[in-house]
Amino acid sequence: MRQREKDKIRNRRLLLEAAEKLFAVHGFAMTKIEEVAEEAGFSKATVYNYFDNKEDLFLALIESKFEDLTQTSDSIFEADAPFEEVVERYIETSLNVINRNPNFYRIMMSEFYRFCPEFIVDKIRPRIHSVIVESRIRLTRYFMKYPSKFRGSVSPSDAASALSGLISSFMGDWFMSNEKNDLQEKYEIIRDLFFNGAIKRIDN
Amino acid sequence: MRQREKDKIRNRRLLLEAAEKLFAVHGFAMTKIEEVAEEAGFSKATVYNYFDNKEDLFLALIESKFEDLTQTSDSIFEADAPFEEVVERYIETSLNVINRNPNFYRIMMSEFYRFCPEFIVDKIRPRIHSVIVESRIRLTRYFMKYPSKFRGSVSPSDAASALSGLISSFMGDWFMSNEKNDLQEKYEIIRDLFFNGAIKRIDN
Amino acid sequence: MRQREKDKIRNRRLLLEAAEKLFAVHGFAMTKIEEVAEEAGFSKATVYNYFDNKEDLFLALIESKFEDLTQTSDSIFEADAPFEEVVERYIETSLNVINRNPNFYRIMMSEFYRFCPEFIVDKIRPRIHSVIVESRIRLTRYFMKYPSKFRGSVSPSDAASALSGLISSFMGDWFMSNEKNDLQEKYEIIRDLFFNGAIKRIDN
Amino acid sequence: MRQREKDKIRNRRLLLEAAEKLFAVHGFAMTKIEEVAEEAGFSKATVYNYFDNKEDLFLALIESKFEDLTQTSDSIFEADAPFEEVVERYIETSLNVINRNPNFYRIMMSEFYRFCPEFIVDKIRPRIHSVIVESRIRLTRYFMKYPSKFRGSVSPSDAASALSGLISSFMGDWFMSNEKNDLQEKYEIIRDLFFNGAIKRIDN
DNA sequence: CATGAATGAGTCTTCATTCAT
DNA sequence: AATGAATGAAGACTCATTCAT
Repeated sequence: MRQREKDKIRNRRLLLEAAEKLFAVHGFAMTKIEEVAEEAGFSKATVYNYFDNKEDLFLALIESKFEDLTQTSDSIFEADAPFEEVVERYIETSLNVINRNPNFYRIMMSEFYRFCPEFIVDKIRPRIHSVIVESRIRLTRYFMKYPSKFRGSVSPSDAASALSGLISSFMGDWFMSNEKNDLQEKYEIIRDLFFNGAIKRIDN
Repeated sequence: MRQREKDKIRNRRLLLEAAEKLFAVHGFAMTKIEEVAEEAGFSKATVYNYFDNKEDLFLALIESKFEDLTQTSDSIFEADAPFEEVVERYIETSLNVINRNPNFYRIMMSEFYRFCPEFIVDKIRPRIHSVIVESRIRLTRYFMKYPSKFRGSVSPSDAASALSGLISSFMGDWFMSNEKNDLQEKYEIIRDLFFNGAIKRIDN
Repeated sequence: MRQREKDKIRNRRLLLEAAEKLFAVHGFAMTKIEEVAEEAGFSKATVYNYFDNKEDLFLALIESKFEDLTQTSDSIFEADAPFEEVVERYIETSLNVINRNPNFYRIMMSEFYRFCPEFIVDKIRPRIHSVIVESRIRLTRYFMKYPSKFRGSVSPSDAASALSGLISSFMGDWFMSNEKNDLQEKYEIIRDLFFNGAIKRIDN
Repeated sequence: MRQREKDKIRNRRLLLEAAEKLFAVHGFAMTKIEEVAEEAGFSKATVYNYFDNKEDLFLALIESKFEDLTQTSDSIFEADAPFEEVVERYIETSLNVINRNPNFYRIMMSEFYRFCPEFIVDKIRPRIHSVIVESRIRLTRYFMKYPSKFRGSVSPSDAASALSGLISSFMGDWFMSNEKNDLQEKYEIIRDLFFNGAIKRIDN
């Protein structure tokens, strides 16, 4: 009885892992349920014992990833840590999360800017906003508490854009290199670029 | 006879425009040839008078865009302009190109990080490398000529990553806002962030 | 042990009842084993502990109904009752049986005139002939014993057709009305129509 | 151009004929689109150039039959023909129509008393009511104009039931005999039974 | 005995592509 | 050159049935 329960959870996880891998590689439209089943070691029909349909599988995957990811990021903006430390932790954590979930981020990159399939727009976009975008919002909000930290022309929201832009830029490079090396090697340079920009100041 | 020739070119352009629009919205896999034909005012079969197949249509589209885009960017890195001006021109031009070709960039964002369909990996990736990535390389190479401009920890390649990361971050924000406002409004903040970082310096 | 036996019989009956209901509503092809199981309060697999397969379930249902139905009708044509009374009893009994087994008759109506699924043709048709049709034959045979009762142009077989046609016509009407009112209300009119036809005779 | 049009109409008809045949034999649920296509000499996909889906094919078939059938029956109840003649014409026409469309009537018999598939209940039932049932209603209405014609206990609606019951009873017998002999042979006996009943009257 | 879970064998439907006009 | 129509090949999804617990 207990065993049954455990198997079911394990199989579900296997299927989600297979799905993550294949959706990342092929995208939603070109991923075949049968491939996912095979990858997980099951037959096509079995997938339908765990998920209503392809869409449901995709949603379940996103959902399960979100659960993982949000858990991680909640604690970053804790109250009384020094500003610099929080930013550093944000970068570090972000890189770490990406490092451990490249497939998920590939999926996000691919499906996020489209308007199709519709269900992604209808059901996933809101979730993404509530997680990825909201993470940006939390960052922005955090920045708003420290206006004096920023150079005059830089609004908190621009700063948040810049920071996550730097991160995702290095993520993109990393993807293009087929995930060679550790993404976290880029931690210092991102921090540095964010804080000081690229240019050597004379007074430095 | 001359007219025939002209018609053919015009129809081809109509089809490519339709394709661009639809690929941007639906992605490669979920765009139907018939939709493209309809959007362009033709029948499905006509598409095959202009392109061998769906893949060929996609490749032709990318190709045609590349021609447009590279023309624009070739002149940026001209020899004796001052460093700052070149960077400014790079940002400006990049934003301008994106501003005028959002659909193309949506396509790039969606299909670029995937490994599928295979032909994209096989045929487009190299092209993309030769254009988008190469543009990054040209930027990097340009930066390499001015090592003294950068802060010690920032390699030219990191700087190039940072700059294009900043740009594409604001592009992403712009896409998410459904292309409200002009992307070019972000020119100054990007320049500023790139040059000086986000943080107010004490000695400033 | 005795209890086991009883349970088994009870469960079988529950399943057959569920099957009757659902076959009547959905037909053989569109009735799902799982639905039947659920309706009876069991799991899908349990059905297979009682019946070899869907076909077997259907056959068992028909068989069980036949047992019920033939028991009832055997005594009608008893030897020395007056002709009119026998006919009246036939109508009455028929209506009564239909009234109590509408689902079964719905099933018959639906599957009887088809040639598919094959097993119905192969296995059920003969059974049906041996019961429903045979009931007609018994009626015909009974009528043959009283040739003088019928108007000259009416053969016993036509008369049997007519009588069962009248009955099934009112049954059809009753089905269409979703079984409102008692079918037995139609007893007198059927008898009357059968005996005298619809038309008022001048000498009447 | 004209030829195209003609072909299309012919092919559509071929498909409908194939569908009629197969739906009659196998019922809606067990008829495969591929079989229909084959029977008509086309490939599976071609069916979908003519009909949206299986349901649409079925509806189109019913619709097309209805058009045929209602044309036939409209003229029966013309104003000033003598009552008996109208009834005779009704029987004759009914038998004739059935004789020429046994498959259609097999389909009706099979799908009519079910509650499934849902679309039949939702879309076809109303149509059937408006045609088959309405034909009954027209008969009933006609009978209502001649109340004096009927024996006292026989309401016009009962008479209509009786008449169509007699007809469909002989139709059922005919189906069971695999359509041996002409159904129209039964014309006289039906008329006779309807008018006079089965029983020899003493005063006759 | 009851059942949760797995699956083979379908069936509908879609769509890129071809071909004849 | 443009297109209406046909189709092969593919893929989502279903369901009767089996099997291990």
